[in-house]
Amino acid sequence: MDSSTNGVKPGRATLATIAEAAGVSIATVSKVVNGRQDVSPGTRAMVEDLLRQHYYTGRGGSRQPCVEVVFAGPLAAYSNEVMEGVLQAAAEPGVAIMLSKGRIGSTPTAWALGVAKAGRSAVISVSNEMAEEDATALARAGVPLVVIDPLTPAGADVISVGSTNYFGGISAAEHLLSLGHTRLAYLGGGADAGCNQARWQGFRSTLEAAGHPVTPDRVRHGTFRYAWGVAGGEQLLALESPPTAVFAGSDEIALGLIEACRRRGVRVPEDLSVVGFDDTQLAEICSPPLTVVRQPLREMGSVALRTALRLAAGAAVDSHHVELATSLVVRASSAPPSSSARVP
Amino acid sequence: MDSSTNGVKPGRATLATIAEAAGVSIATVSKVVNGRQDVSPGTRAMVEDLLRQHYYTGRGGSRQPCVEVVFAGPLAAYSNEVMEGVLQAAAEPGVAIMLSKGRIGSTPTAWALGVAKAGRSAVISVSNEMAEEDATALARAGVPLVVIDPLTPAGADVISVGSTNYFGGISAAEHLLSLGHTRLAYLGGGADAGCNQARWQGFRSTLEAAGHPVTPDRVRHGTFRYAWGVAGGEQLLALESPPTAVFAGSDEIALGLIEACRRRGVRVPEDLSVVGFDDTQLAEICSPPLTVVRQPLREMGSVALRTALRLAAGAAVDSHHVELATSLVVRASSAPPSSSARVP
DNA sequence: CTGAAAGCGCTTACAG
DNA sequence: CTGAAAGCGCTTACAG
Repeated sequence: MDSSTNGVKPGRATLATIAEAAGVSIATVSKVVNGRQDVSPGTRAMVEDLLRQHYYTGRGGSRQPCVEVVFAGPLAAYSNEVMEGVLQAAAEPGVAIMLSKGRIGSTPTAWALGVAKAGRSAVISVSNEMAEEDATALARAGVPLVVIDPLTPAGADVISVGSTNYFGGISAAEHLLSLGHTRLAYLGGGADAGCNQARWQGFRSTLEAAGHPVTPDRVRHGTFRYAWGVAGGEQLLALESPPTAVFAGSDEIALGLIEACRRRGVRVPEDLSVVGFDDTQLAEICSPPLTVVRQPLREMGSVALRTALRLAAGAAVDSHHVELATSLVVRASSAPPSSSARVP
Repeated sequence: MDSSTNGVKPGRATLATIAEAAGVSIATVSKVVNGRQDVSPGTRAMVEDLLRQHYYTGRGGSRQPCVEVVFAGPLAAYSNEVMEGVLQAAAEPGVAIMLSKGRIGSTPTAWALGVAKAGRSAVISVSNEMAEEDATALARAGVPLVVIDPLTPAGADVISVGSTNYFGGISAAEHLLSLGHTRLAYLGGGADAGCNQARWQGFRSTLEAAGHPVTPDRVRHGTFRYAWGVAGGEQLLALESPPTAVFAGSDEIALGLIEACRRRGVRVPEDLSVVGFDDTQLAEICSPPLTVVRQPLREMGSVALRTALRLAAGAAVDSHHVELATSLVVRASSAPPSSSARVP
């Protein structure tokens, strides 16, 4: 059954179209559209369904389509990469991109209805803790949602775009092993974040298989931010037997770790190798430039936008979770362990 | 004469309102609104004027107000600070923020008319080379424009927001002089950029007055980007008598310079002090953290948004160029010159 | 809770 | 190039 063409007539739907399909008067449909109270719940639900099925847009017809991109946290190097991808994919079809910080101080339902009323074709939520209720409210308001790099493993009915985090962890481990490191550590992001867990498990399993397991004191989870990189980095460097190489859960964490090293006089990469994750602008710009597991953030943004537009057009989506490939980018922050470290 | 209330009736203007004021039929006004060709140029001009004076918005009335923020270049740490300020100021009045890369591949007029037709209340252009024609086209389309950190000195009829660049240059010079440096250099951004010139002149004049003028070989202008920081930095470090301290025209340039130092084994701040300009996230996050002249980018974004909304509401603006204060933030990239450098 | 009917804002084919 | 007139999509006060 193809629900996308299920009894929908060609041409823009008007109130009359919906009224006929619903077997009610135009006046009643108008009331539903305007959220008036004097409509029975049953009638309202049926009419709302039909409005959606017929892509009812109101007199204005379709204004310029607009997709809202929601960043819950502060804008950072990470968000820039994603936005560049989104903007690039939006340019050709002429879609407007709205930036927001998401629902703040209103109920999920009110927010979602506002988004729908403002005419957003879809919402892209980036790497944040969009609550279950918000996603549900959007769905009820008929606004498609695509999540980039979801913190929680993709729920059954949430469309998401991510990258091969587990494989990324493996490639970080293989790189550091190949340089000759045996005392390795993981300085991770949010303990609950699905992507963080995947990175860690990939890293861990590879090192275990190689006979150099990560000891419990050399694993720390915190947040994906710089401040945690400094704090967690200091903890790792203060260990009795500190690591000779650290895999960080994000570029920001890696930079914090490098700052912790500077404060202690630990040289990167001579005394400590550091591998980051993301490959944002930070990785190229910092000193030394960061060896990283690259996540194709721009492409993820582009894919998210194209997926959002397909959903907005009522098309079915093949896959509920698209996963793009990570790759290792070797720069100057990783090197073989110094001889003193290699020969304990 | 108060043109903002000049004969404008209260309540939303309709085609009938305009038709009456213009002394033409409703049909003619409708044609003008829809850009039809069968209207004489004189009638069209008069009706367009009246539409603007009456804030004609069409049936939909005023949708959610939306301001378009244009970044011509790549999104970077700089743009994030500005955007945070814009978003913050937009949250309370409930204004939507659209992000774009500006006019690409269309004529200024077509672009400006598209912006107007899409219902943008105003445009904020950030630190880019928005051509004279684009600004003029926007004005003709009746869309207010605010420029942040304009590259060219504020034109008579462009509203802009900036910071005290000249004073920033002075404070960088004073800071480095007070540390005991006498061999100083300027690694600047775009030679033509007004803000770059102001930074340089403030720096230069202070050093001249102190009896430690910047020699011509220690002044380089390029771009505001990282890549130039590396290239220009290498030129400065290769001088026969290299500087002991460098004032960089942006944070990105400063980071490039630090990378150039790393490649040559020059230590920051032991062998070379570096002062950046902007105080983006990069300055806090890099290693060593950057001493910078802080530009209040968030506040500049907020001020730009509020100004844009005032213009969109038809209010007059007190000042055509608002200038916010810079301040020195001392971190770890500046220190007294090493003894070998101090005693030549 | 529903809809017939009046009426608003707008568009457009067509006569002049 | 202009406008009278027909008509569309929508809303709403009101009768049932």
